[in-house]
Amino acid sequence: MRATRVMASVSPISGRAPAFDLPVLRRLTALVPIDLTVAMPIDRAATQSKRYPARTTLSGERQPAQPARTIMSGWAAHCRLLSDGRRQIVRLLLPGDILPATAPDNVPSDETVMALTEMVIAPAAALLASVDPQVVRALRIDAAMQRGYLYTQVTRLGRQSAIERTAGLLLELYDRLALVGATEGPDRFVMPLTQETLSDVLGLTTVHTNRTVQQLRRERLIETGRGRTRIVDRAALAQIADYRRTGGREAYRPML
Amino acid sequence: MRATRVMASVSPISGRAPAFDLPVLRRLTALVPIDLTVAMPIDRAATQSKRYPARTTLSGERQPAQPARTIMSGWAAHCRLLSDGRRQIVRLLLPGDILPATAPDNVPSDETVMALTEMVIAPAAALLASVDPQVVRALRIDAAMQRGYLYTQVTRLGRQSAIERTAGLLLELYDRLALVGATEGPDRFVMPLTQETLSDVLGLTTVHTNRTVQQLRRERLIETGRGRTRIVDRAALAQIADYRRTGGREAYRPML
DNA sequence: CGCCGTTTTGATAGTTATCAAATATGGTGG
DNA sequence: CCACCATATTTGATAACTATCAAAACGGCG
Repeated sequence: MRATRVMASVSPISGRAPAFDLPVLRRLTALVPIDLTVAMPIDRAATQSKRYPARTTLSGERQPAQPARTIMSGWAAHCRLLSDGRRQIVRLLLPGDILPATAPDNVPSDETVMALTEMVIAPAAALLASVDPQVVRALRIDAAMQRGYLYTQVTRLGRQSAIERTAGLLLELYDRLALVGATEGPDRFVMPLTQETLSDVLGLTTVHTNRTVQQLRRERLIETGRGRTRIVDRAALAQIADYRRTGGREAYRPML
Repeated sequence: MRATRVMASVSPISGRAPAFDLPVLRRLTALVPIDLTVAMPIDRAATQSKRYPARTTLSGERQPAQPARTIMSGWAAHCRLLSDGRRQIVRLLLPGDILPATAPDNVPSDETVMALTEMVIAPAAALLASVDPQVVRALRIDAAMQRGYLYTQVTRLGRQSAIERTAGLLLELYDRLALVGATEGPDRFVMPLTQETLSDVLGLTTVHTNRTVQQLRRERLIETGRGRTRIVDRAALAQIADYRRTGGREAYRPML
């Protein structure tokens, strides 16, 4: 696993109030307002971020132990492998998400977290060690939301059709990115997943994923191209996917 | 939600070393040995257990806030509902499992935990408040295993066929029950799920679940009857389901 | 320009869902 | 002990959805 240091400041996000360098702070302050005096010291972790190329294994069987980290930029996938080669992406890890610390043998041999794109990752020790009540509360809410994403994933795979799954996932991705200010405008985001990777999230074959995405395009619900996805008709997508929660969008989103 | 007090001692389990009244202690000590002097005071929580009839909603939209509790006996289901009535059971809650505390509005409106059988539930405050390092460690491992069950559930639904899902779930259920000594002998356990409920776990229709179970019986891999399931050919089931982990059976199971 | 990974297409098989009804099963009251 | 009810399991026929296989178009890049 190769990693190179990277020079601090990564993404001076547009004109939103306190533009932290750490996406995780943008995410947490979106959940619970956090004092600047508390947040700024934590934000300095950004200066110690490292860069990893795409396809890097971030944690897995024979990886060294890792402290807790957070994603500055890039997407990763938490995968489970079946012994015949089938792969299921259990959850996607986006900017602002926390990669838990791993002990060397804590990780089942069939579980890996791999970088889907080039990534920049910062240590999360200062954040997780904070005893500030707002931070603690925000972390608790964040954990609850992450659990919610997982429950949603179970429900998607267990009870929804291909088009429902796809619509719902795209909405979730948009909303999760919006929480850290990593969208492009009110309805578009950088979507680095290949259809094959998308299939491993959705529990479908590549071919079927392709046809499903085409259907969504044909019905003018989304637009795709140049590595971007545009949510054209959010209402229709939300209806198709029976999309509401994602951990509590309505309740938790003070920005916008 | 009706609840009645119940007189202490619930299940003097067979002849295993420290036969705690709280299944959660049996589970935790199976993960990390815990001193009796530490465990016994916690075990007293068993005397404050309450009984709930089947179908009780244990937590959900308009339920009162609840402190953390653990299951003494009975099975519950954590469900997600789609607005058209489809239901997915995200995870099953078995004896020894912990029901997290809930704040009144912390629970999404489409999420409920409901008793599948009559249940006996004890408060978990003393357990969760413990600062004993062994207990803390055991709770951490337990949390990791529960996460593992959830990842397994995602993988089952996303990438496995009906027969694979069914085989894997039955093995998981056996192993989880074995951890708290709630099995009947080396290969049998009380299996209170109707095929309809089972379907909502497996993401299948009732009819298809029925045919799948029949196939497992026909091939002499399991036996069922009188609310029991018997794992007849564990090796074959494990092979079909690509079953290994479940959070680390091999690593964590000192009893037997 | 040509290579390689990704997306797209077509034809077909396989798995799972749907619908409707028959057959157990377990518990209850007479 | 038996008839009867409600619930659960089972069966059959058919439709719908998703997978599979193979190959053709794209698209970016050295």
